[in-house]
This record gives sequence, C-alpha cells and structure tokens, in this order.
Amino acid sequence: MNKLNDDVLHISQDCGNCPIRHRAVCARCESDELEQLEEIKYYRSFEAGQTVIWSGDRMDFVGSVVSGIASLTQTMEDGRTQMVGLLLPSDFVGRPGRMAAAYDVVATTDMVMCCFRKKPFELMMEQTPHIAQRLLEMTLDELDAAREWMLVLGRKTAREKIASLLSIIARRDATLKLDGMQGPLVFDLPLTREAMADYLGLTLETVSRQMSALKRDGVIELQGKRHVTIPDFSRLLNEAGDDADGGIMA
Amino acid sequence: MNKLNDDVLHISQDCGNCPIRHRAVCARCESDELEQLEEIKYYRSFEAGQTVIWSGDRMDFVGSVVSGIASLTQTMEDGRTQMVGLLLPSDFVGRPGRMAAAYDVVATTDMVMCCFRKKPFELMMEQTPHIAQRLLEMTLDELDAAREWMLVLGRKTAREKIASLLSIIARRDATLKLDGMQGPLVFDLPLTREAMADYLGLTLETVSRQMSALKRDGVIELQGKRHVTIPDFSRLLNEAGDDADGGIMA
DNA sequence: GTTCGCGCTTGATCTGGGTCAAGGATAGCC
DNA sequence: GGCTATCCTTGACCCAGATCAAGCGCGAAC
Repeated sequence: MNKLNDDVLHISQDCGNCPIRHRAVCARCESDELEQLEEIKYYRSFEAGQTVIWSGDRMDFVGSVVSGIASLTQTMEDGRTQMVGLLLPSDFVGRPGRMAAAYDVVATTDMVMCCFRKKPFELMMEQTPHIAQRLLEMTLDELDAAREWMLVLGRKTAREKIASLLSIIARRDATLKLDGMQGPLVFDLPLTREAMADYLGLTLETVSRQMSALKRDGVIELQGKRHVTIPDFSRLLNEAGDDADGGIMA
Repeated sequence: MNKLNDDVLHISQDCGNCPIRHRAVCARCESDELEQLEEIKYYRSFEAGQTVIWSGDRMDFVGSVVSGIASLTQTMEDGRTQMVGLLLPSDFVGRPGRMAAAYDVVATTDMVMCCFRKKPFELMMEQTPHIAQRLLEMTLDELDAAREWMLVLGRKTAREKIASLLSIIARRDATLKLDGMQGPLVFDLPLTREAMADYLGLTLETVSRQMSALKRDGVIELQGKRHVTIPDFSRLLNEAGDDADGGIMA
C-alpha cells in the first residue's frame, strides 16, 4: 500500500455506482485510477430492514452509501430507541481510528454501500491530506446537522417536529433532483411512521396524528401513505418554527 | 505565512495559559516555537454571562477554551432555547471554512479563550496535515457526544436526563482531576438550573424538582445549590438509564 | 377469491412535565 | 443592619403527547 498518494482518489471516476460520494471526498480529481485501491474496496448490498452493523461490533471497514438510505440508531436496554442520523447516498459510515461501532446502522430501504477496509483506508488518510480535510468538512456538516436536530428534539412541539423532518427531506430531495425549490415539491417518504417517530422522539401514533393534521390543514398533501406533495414550502418552514432561510448558513 | 510547516504547532509548549488545548491539537510536539504564530494568536477573556459570538455573526477567528466554560445555544424566534454543546477547557470553537457562526456562544463562567485569526489558521491547516487530522478526531468526538445527547433529549425522562447530565459532568471532572472514579465524586455544578434546563430540554422548575427528588432518594447529596456529591456513581448511571460502562467505547 | 401480516389511522384515557404563582435563600451593596 | 437582585424551591393546576385499544387498507401468499 505504500505507493498510495493523492492519486488514489481518482478511483472516484470509474466507480460507476458511487460517483457522488467519491467525488465528494475529493472534488478536484478529474482523471485516472489506481489499481491498488481495488484491493481495499468492495461493495455490499443490504435489504430494507437489514442491520449493517450492531453497536459494539468490531468495525473493520469504513465506507459510504451508494444508493438507498440507512439510519444510525441508539437503543436503551428497555427498548427505547432514538435515531441519531440519517445516511443518504454519499454519506460516510464509520470512524477512522475507532475499533467498535457506536451505533446500530440499519438499512431503511434497500441499500448499497461502497466499503474500504479500515486499516488501509487509515494508511491512505495519513498519506493523502486531502482526505482528512474533506472528511473534516463532512464531519463538521454532520455535527451541525446533529446540533440542529438537538433543537428539534429538545424544544419543538410534535407538529413542529414533523414539519421539520418533512422540510429536511424535501430540501435534500429537491437538491438531489436538481430541479431546485421552485414549484410544489413532491417526494416519497423513505421512512415508516415508526422510523419517523424514532427520529423525532415521538410515538408512531403521534406522528400519524400530526401527519393527518398537517394534511387536514393543507400544509401537505398525501397520495397514499408515503407520497407527499408540499404546495408551499415556506408555509411548511413556518410550521417547523424555522426562520425563513430555514437552515444553517454557509 | 508561507514558512509555516509542522513546526508551527510547537507553539503549544509556550502558551502558558492553554497547554491542554494546543497539546491536544498536536500531542507529538515537544519543543520549540515559531514566532510567526504569535501574529495570528491572541487571547480574549469573558465574564460569566457574556456572549462571545452571536449566531449569524461574521466569524473571523477560531480558537479554543483555555479556562472556564462556554455553551453553544440555538434560539428560536419565540425565545425557546436549546443548548447544543458545552465547551470545556481544550474544546475548539469555530469552524474552518465557514463565514458565519451557526450558534450563540455564551460564557457560562468567567472564561479565557485562545484565538487564531481564521484566514491564517486555514492556511496553516492546508500546510500542516496533522492539524486537519487532529481536528477531525476532535470533531468526531463531538459528533459522538452530540448523538449521545440526542438519545437523552429524545427518549429519556426528566429524572434520567438530570442523572445523565450529572454523570457526564462528574466523569469529566474526575478525569480532569486525575483522581479517577474511585470513592465518592465531588464537584461544583458549573451551570445554573436554567442552563441545565436549556441543555436538557426541560424547564428550570422540572430541573429543580428532579434535583430535589434525586437528593431525597440519596442518589446525590447537595451542599448548597451547586456543590454535589455522588456517593455511588454506578447508582447514578443506573438512574441515567445508561448501561454499566455508561459511554461510548474507544 | 380468502387470509394473513404489516403499516397506518383513529379514539379514549392517562400522566409527565409544563405553566403559573408564591415564596425562600444567599450574596452583594449601601 | 436592611435592601435588592439573582437563583432556587415548592405547590396547584393543566395540557400535549403517551398509552392502550380497536380497526382499516393493501399487497403478498395460497
């Protein structure tokens, strides 16, 4: 592995299934690939509901989500669970330097991950500064998201919590689809009511009731249980208790 | 600034007031200093209650807490506030790459910070990979702490929340004092009841009631309002709903 | 088609923690 | 000493959301 250098990240260009993520790690790479990387890289796919890693497990890889959605959850002995993160395509999983997983990672939908064996990845990180810099940036983003979520969990009402979750999903969905935020937003909820409840620190009954209430009040429209239309996004933001820009500024 | 290299971190050794932090940034440094650093480094002190930075402010420095305690808080328009982080000596403030502060930073006690002008610090980071690596590690720790806190906020009862907060402060205090965890733990609460409430997503009345209840039940002892004795730490952990080891494993 | 299972909805009731309100303790200051 | 301000405690009451319970809708298996 000692030939690794900045070039290793060029692998991003020929990784057909996970372009977003690797480009995110090193946006400046534009060409080439190195074969060495192949030996530490591999794919794993998971079905919805499958557990990727159990909290406390030895973790011998890091990786990123290629497609689908996973969630990070913490569970108390008596079964109370709290989702502490939502992993979307391009999000990073695992922690360089740590042996054991700190959370359960569960595939919320069918999902594909691109994994790197941990030791070689750590070596690579030492030799290619940009990786640490890029990971730092991503981690800071996650930290901001986690802190924003602390406000949601600690101080918002059930209705505001639901509106906050919907606005986050809607916004992320809209930016992924590149059609921006203009016009009504339409998307499919990637979460069951129970998963929403676990994310929001509520019960699934309360989630269901508040979804019905938001529908009744015209804040959202529902086709079936999962397909959501947001006719007026600023109205939703308002219900979420966020100020107009609705997020952390760059 | 273009002479900066790995050596810049040697400054840690002669920064009498903030050794912990700079040693934390670069534990391997053992000698020397560079004068260049002085030109981007300065100290600021704050009184208890003083605001260090307002959310949204332009932030032209990063830095670390030398002594005292600061808190990161988010506030909604209607005044609901949530503390999203507690900054203890050695903790890092600010985000390289971001222009505006995302949270209010408030001095909870009298506090001294060691600041670096942001631009030069960013340059330094580009040229000295270890800084990014060390910052990544610290940020990952903070992320873990934030996520642990999400479980507290989302799923724990008021009594468990109080016990969780006390156990965190007690543990951190014990490790700082180097006398370890054996015997009864004694410390002073660095937070008012209101600040505790803001951290825990409760009201100050509920905090007060639960403190009284824990005292009545012999889980804690109080001398005055702030001085706390924990006769049996595992009992406290139990009240917090944590499993025995009570934290994230390394 | 029927049955099963799962995800979801809705209703009825209960309760933990919020809200409102009235003091108590302590420290600083004149 | 008394006065004031700040922080804290405690009580009475209330309500948002939890809990318990019943049932709906719909896709999959047979």
